[in-house]
Amino acid sequence: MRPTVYDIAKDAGVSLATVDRVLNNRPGVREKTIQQVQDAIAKLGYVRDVAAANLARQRSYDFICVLPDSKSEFLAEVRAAIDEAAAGLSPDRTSISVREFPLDNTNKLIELLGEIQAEVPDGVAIMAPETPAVRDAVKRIMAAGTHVTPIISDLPSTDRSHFVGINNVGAGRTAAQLMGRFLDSKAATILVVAGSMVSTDHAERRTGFDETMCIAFPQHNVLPTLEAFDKAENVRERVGEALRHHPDISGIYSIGAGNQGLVSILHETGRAKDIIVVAHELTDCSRNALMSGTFDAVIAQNVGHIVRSAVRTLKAQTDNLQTIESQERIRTEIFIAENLS
Amino acid sequence: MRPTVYDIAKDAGVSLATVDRVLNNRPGVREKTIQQVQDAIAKLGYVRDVAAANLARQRSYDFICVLPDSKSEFLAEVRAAIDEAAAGLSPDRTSISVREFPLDNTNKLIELLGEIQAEVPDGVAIMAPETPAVRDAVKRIMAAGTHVTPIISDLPSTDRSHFVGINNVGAGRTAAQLMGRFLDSKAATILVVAGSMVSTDHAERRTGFDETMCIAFPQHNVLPTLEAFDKAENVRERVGEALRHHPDISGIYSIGAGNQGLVSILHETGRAKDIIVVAHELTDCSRNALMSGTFDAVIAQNVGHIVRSAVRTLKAQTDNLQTIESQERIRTEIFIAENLS
DNA sequence: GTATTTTTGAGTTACGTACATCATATTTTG
DNA sequence: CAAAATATGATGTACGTAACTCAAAAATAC
Repeated sequence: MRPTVYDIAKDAGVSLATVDRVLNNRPGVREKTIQQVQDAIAKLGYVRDVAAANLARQRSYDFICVLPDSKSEFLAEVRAAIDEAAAGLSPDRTSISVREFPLDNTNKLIELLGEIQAEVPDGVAIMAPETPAVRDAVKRIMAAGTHVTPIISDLPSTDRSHFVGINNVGAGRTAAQLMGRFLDSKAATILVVAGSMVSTDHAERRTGFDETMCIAFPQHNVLPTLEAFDKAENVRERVGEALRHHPDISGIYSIGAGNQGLVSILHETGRAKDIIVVAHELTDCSRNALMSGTFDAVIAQNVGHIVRSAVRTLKAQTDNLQTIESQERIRTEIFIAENLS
Repeated sequence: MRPTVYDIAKDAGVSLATVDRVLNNRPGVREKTIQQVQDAIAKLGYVRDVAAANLARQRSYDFICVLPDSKSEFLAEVRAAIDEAAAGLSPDRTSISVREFPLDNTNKLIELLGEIQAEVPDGVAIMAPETPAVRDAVKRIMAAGTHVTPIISDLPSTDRSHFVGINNVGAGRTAAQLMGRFLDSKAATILVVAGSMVSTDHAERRTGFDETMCIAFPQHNVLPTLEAFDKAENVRERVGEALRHHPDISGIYSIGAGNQGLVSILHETGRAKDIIVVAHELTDCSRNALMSGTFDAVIAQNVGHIVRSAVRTLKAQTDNLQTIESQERIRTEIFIAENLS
């Protein structure tokens, strides 16, 4: 039988009220008495029954998730993961509301962050580009007493205590290693398409990719990054153009979204099978492309895991608790046709 | 504000006692009244507060996990994952106790399963070879009212409602695809080392491996499976012997445990770098081997995820609830040096 | 040594649900 | 239509904790 507050009180030789004061950091207890109580807690191995506690204090967690309003498949997956997590979390008195901002209008984002700051929610999970204005707005939210954790794309300059997402430099290295191994060993030309180099995640991936390419496969020629702003139509056009200019391209690394455009241009030009393609994020499009052999590998992060991890992390922060470290590490996943779930 | 039983009572025009009778399937309520209550539940979107309910009914979950007593690194990881999960679960009134059986003595396992049957725990997670005697013992446990879910290695013949683990045929296919792509395209000889073909998981992996090898890389020569019973020393000896007999081996697929033996024989024979090795499970050994370039890819399953999923599944079964489908799907993970956490 | 402040004790109510008892209302049976 | 059976209501206690009040005790100040 797990010990309760009554057992602690008895063991420490104090009243229930005192135990309560100690447990909840209420004032008016002598240092000596606090120690007695804490000794008893340690001795009996007491752990607070969080469910009962939350029931009693009518605690509810309200979290806000800030996302770009992009209509990409990946962000749809992120939203779906949030909805799913929210559904499963309602019995735990936890609500997550999603707020979106237009990617092309930083002012709107700052405005939104100002509103959130005023609401003082328990926690905020945010996926946004890292600009000085964003950094300051996030810092203000934190100063107002709200815990903030960046997700997917990091905001290191905000001094966040946690980041929930993958190591994107490592992801780029992984892409390069697979690309290099899947290509013939003779010199090849490789095209890199990204969304925007202003996004921390995309920039980091490119860094990692170049790093490993340089060291492990120096014979290849990696072209400068095409920026396509995560839009399929842009990807289509710009890749089409690149293929015309460089008929010798035999590898494509797609860092961002808009993979539908990549798939269609590859099919149109009849290069779907012979060009090695490594892309990011598991979506319907990339999944199909893997199965049909158009894509050769996909580097992914489990968005469901990311969302749940963000919730756990924020909850732990608000309750001032520890999290299971290993459970919160987001792995960089590799998919090929054969291991699609 | 979430509706409570009081709201249901008011809306349905019945007393609290009646709502309680309906909610907990107690007898003495007319069909018509039951319907009224259920309509109110549906209308208000009532969901039972599981935490409060468990608190009130003093519910605790006691689960048993049955594992082989093997001292392999992988099983150590499994045990560690269970300990970690158990620690995090104690506030949820959930206990997991581990029972081990000697892999070489099926009678002991049957005996153990008999004991477990008599204890009637809430749920059992089991990793064991599938023999007729095991199947029957498991069926008896289930008949006694305990929910059973096989983990890691499936027991399809027990008619279990869930299996928590990866698709091992798919894992074998994944291994073959990576092996094929990492090898030169010219004909190669490939060695396959497994624990024992009696284990469902190992047998399935070999099946998947052969399948993809045959279809995608028919030029290669895949040798018959070496059985090494998951012991490093056996692996070492048998692989050493195989390397002497077949100096042309340029790929090794390690299906089971005992990778330390594989690593040492490869180093001793100076073949660590030139032979392509695909192995299973992420352990200290395989992680180091990846980083040093001795192993080229590792196929893994997240044991922490498996354990937590098994607990959620068993809990949902005992409470007669649904689980989040996507959260319970265990992915077949691929690791190379670059995406090691 | 008295007045004041600080610390502690004892007790109550609440959270949402489970479960039990006993009384009363409604329906069914003969 | 009365008796028996069944259905429902009213009420209380419990679970483990939080949060509050008020009184009493202990420590400190003057």
